[in-house]
Amino acid sequence: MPELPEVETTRRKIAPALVGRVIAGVATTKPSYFFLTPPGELKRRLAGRTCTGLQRLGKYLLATLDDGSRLLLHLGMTGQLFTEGSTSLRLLSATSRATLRPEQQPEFSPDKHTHLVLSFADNGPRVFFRDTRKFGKVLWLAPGASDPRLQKLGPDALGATGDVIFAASRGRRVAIKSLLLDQSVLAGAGNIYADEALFHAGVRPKRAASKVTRAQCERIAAELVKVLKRSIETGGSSISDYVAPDGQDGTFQDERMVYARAGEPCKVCGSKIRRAVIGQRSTHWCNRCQS
DNA sequence: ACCGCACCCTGAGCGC
DNA sequence: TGCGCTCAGGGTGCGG
Repeated sequence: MPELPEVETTRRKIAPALVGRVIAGVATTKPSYFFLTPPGELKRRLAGRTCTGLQRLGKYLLATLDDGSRLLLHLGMTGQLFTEGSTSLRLLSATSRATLRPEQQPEFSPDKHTHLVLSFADNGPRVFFRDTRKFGKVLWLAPGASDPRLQKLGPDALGATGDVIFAASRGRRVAIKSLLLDQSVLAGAGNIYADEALFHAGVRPKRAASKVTRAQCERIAAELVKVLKRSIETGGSSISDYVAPDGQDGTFQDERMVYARAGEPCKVCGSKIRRAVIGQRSTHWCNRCQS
């Protein structure tokens, strides 16, 4: 599931295929929840434009266009943004995979889950935005326009500090885990990295935010930054659907200490990793290493 | 202001 | 070519 490291990896790898190229054609699936800007309007707005830059804001990608407008993208849970020519089994359904021989790596062609296809005036590789569950988002912003989604984002999680977490957690009864998922507190952390950061900081995810000490807030911030940076170095986590724009898998999933390891031994102390639902999110921790 | 929860969506996995 | 159920979760919105 794309969180900050996966979105940042996507940004770095897709930027060369986007920035400086003239958009010639825009193909979409039918109108849906996915398109905050209706497909018809999106096509009119994007045709003929040149992308001049691509930045990341929390888990959002924001493309700037040559007329001053901007295109906001969110990968949701299963979003995949990639270039034509990439091959990855993650781009295929399990049933398609099952019919393949191990050595086969068929080139991707747009399917029913490919909601946005950008083609370019140079006739080079197209850019695809695929999203099975359609929790992703596409929104066109007029020049000078912003959006509440962006305005309420807190500071980027890569710059997390103990001060920010401490200040936000005072008087809050919610679990510290839930606070870390709140994008208005810190933008970019999601379920995997919240669990991992809390493990490294030695703080149980269920602990009420208001009861987390300043020293613990400092540790959580430091560990969150560390784990996010390390994940970016490894190309992010490819646990279910995530794949980089060039078809490569990230490898951070191999370095997970707790996430999706319920019942397995803690890599530090050997006791069983616990699992519980907190704030409607699956949460993982070690009872001995975290208190 | 805060908090818990339903909902958006689809495919995988599982029990029977 | 089985069917029905549960789960995965980022973000939004609503009721208490």
